Amino acid sequence: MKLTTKIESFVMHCGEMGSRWGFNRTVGQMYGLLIIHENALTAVEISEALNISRGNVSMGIKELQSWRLVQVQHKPKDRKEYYSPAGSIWEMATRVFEERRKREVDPTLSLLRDNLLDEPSNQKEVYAQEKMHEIHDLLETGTHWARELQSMSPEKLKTLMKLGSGVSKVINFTDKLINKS
Amino acid sequence: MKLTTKIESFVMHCGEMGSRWGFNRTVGQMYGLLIIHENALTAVEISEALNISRGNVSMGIKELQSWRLVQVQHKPKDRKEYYSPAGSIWEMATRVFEERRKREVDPTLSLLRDNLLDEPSNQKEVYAQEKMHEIHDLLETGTHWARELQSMSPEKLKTLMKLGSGVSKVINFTDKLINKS
DNA sequence: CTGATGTTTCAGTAATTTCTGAAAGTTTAA
DNA sequence: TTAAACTTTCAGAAATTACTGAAACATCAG
Repeated sequence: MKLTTKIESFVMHCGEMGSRWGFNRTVGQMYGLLIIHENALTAVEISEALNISRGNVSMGIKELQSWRLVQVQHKPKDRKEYYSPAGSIWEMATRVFEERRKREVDPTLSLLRDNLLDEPSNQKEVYAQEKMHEIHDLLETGTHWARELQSMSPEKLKTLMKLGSGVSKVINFTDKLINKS
Repeated sequence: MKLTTKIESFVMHCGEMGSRWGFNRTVGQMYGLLIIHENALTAVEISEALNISRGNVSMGIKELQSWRLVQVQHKPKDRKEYYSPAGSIWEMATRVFEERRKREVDPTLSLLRDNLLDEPSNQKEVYAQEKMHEIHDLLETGTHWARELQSMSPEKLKTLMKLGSGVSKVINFTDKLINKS
């Protein structure tokens, strides 16, 4: 499992970005490796390519599975597990997005909803609740939009973008049409 | 600087989510506190409210400033600095989004661009470059869209959402209109 | 200038997160 | 049922990240 310079630079970059993307360095590297490699890899191959322990690979795979980002395959006459990325690049992006929403936004929305149910008990809380309300609405709007965009195919998105008019123009236009009728 | 239960739960939640949102626990708490508090706060007030050292507040403020999320004010006859959130909730969300893009996406785009300039030197690299190309295009499309959405006011977004038709329907509709003409 | 009142920096420490490797667990073929 | 081939788990070690508090720095009023 010797990696060429270019491939290695990609894999290492995924590692460095890993923590920013929601997982840790090795998990990032593992994911990068699986994406960039045409064939599915065994745990041992991964551990050798990245110089990490076998146990760490196992934990990393578990983590990637919790993000629904890897698949396990089996080959006939072979008891080893072969790992490969789950779905197309687009699907992967969608999943990272969704999972991050679950981890980063949903808990906040739920806390805000709870807090907004109570009556404010003093002046400070009135202000606080106003702010919480604003944040709540913003997050709801955001997740709604995200879901809409994700439900579109990447081809459609690209086509639309290439039409030359920005999304906002498109929407302004439609807005006017709808309001007129 | 005694916090009511409800406000405290919000602030602590911001702390717990902090690391997921791109900063660390105390920075998250500090930001939550500034948002939820009507008046600007001094460094000492923050350190007392959150039970953290004065030095930590200073570093946290610096971090929040690097995200363009806090402002400093001065009051007449007072040499202390008063901190408050910069801009509306919408603007803050926009900034978090932008800054995260800078930290999470831009470096990757730049690496991919560099790698794509070179000719692949073997079969494996041909495959690797295909994948990198896909990722590159996806990220470009995504950032483009994000920018478009951010350029719209939240009121406009809300209005549109409440029209009842989903974004994708709106876009499909416009798409047809444009293609017809 | 000087001291009072503030802010920033940073070395050392504390807390947290990640990683290893050995032991335990699982599956399969014979 | 056994043993070979593989995976998972997890306690402790290593690495990383965050925090403190004291010293250095900055600004201003008198």
